[in-house]
Amino acid sequence: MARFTDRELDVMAVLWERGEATVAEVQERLSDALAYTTVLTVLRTLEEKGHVGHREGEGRAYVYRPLVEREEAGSRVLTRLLDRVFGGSPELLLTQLVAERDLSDEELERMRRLLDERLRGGADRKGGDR
Amino acid sequence: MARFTDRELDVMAVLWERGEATVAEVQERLSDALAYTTVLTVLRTLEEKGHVGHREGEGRAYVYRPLVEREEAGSRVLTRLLDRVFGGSPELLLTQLVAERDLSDEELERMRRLLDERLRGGADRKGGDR
DNA sequence: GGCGACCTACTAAGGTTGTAGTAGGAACGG
DNA sequence: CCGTTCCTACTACAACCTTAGTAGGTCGCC
Repeated sequence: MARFTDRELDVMAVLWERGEATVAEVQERLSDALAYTTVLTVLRTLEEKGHVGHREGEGRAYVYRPLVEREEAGSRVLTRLLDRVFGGSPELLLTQLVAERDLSDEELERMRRLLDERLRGGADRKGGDR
Repeated sequence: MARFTDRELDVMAVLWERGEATVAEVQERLSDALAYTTVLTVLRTLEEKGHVGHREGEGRAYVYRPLVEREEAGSRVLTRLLDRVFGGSPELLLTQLVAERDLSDEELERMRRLLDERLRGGADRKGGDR
């Protein structure tokens, strides 16, 4: 469920970013120059797999939108990555995430705060945790 | 450079975990039951791509070892994931990482400490980094 | 010294991915 | 209307992935 190939992810990224888009819009925003029909093919594949849907747009082109949340897809891929590459250690993953990437202090602080909240409250976490 | 297919990642995971291993050892540790020759094929592909190397072992079997660091591979995949799925926001990624995953308080604290260090030490970076 | 076990090299075939062309319909423009 | 343009549906196909079989070497053992 909800596995994406590389190219599919590129396309999904555009849809997640913009909410919805026509073939031409997706094509325009992709970093690689692909043929119009290629983009269409990818979208159709995604649709077939149930990851995106489309509606008739204002003009004659269909407007596509994601049916899978970015969060859900992300979580899945992240889990995979965590298990295989980082041997299940979130700490190791985080290390890589902050290493060799110039994160601003603000960014780092927001991240730390995030962990704080998680630690302190589990706050609105389903109640029983701890 | 250093891109891996799914199956290749499975195999690399074993090598990263153990340091080095024979075909039989890898096969044994994979979660899916694959034929001996299948595992060999994957290893040979990886070798051809330059991701693993082998030496003659004590017995008659080759001993394979990774030529690519887990960190390097991880960093690459992570960057990709960050860009495409999380729109370049490490914070969002971290949110997903800690959400719906039952991390122990210890784990969370270690992670927070990690960010602390990064925040505090921004200064002595790359000079003192171990 | 021949048999079996174990191992690597080579070969193969089905499935998926990635890219794109062609056909044909609808609409727009004059 | 009638050609040009824009768009979707269908088709194609090469590359790559995944899985595994077969052939042939070597080593140990009876």
